[in-house]
Amino acid sequence: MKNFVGNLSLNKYEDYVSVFDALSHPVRIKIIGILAEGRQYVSELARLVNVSRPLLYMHLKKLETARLVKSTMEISENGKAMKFYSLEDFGLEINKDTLSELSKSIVIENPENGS
Amino acid sequence: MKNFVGNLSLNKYEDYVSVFDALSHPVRIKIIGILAEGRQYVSELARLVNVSRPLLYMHLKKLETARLVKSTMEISENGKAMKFYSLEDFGLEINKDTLSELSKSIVIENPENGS
DNA sequence: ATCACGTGTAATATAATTATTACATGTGAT
DNA sequence: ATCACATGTAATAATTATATTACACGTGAT
Repeated sequence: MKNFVGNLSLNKYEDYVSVFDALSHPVRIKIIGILAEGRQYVSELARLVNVSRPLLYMHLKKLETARLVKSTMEISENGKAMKFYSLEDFGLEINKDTLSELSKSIVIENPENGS
Repeated sequence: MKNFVGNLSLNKYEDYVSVFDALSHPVRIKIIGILAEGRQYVSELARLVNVSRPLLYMHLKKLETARLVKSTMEISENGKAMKFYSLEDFGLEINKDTLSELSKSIVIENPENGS
């Protein structure tokens, strides 16, 4: 298993696209960097990353879709609901060969194009 | 030199973001797959990928910005100007450590946020 | 001179992403 | 009951990305 994310090997090109998409924004890479030090709950993560919570949710959603992060809800000792995010394990090797292999399953549909 | 593209090692996070961005669309991965078999000129590439030429230019621009492809103009024997695109050499290893390292240089600016 | 086949790009439309604002709910402590 | 601090999300605005259409120009062959 060479390329994987969340203990699943990647095979469909859509999986790769969603990973690349997830990694294509500075805020999301920053989130990964912070979670690499350990899990965090949403409000604290928002402060660390320096974005609003609604915006953070949007970015987390993309990371979760790509399965680069996962979340769990917990109730702290003081009774507050807290949602923790943590990094999934992942490793990708990107080169001519891996992308070439991927592209074989891609078919671009009939755009009625000319020119 | 672990992560590189076009014989240059990647270091700024913006370089990575533009590579991820370039790889986040099926058409662009398809383009890479086709160029992996050998160079192609623009019009033929458009037919192979099955998109219009103006659209192809847009996608090629992103790939070129990320330095995953390069182009050269030539005059064919029959006198026609032809623009050839070919793949740059590149190899990236993406995991918790490489992204974590990257994220250190990312600072998210003052969004005046609350909540 | 018209056609087939290259080149390039400007203007526009459509769609998706990113960001903001304004809410609502619940708990424990003052 | 009000505050501080968690949760969540709907509605909107602003910005980018994607896609289309319509041009223009050049060469060689019919």
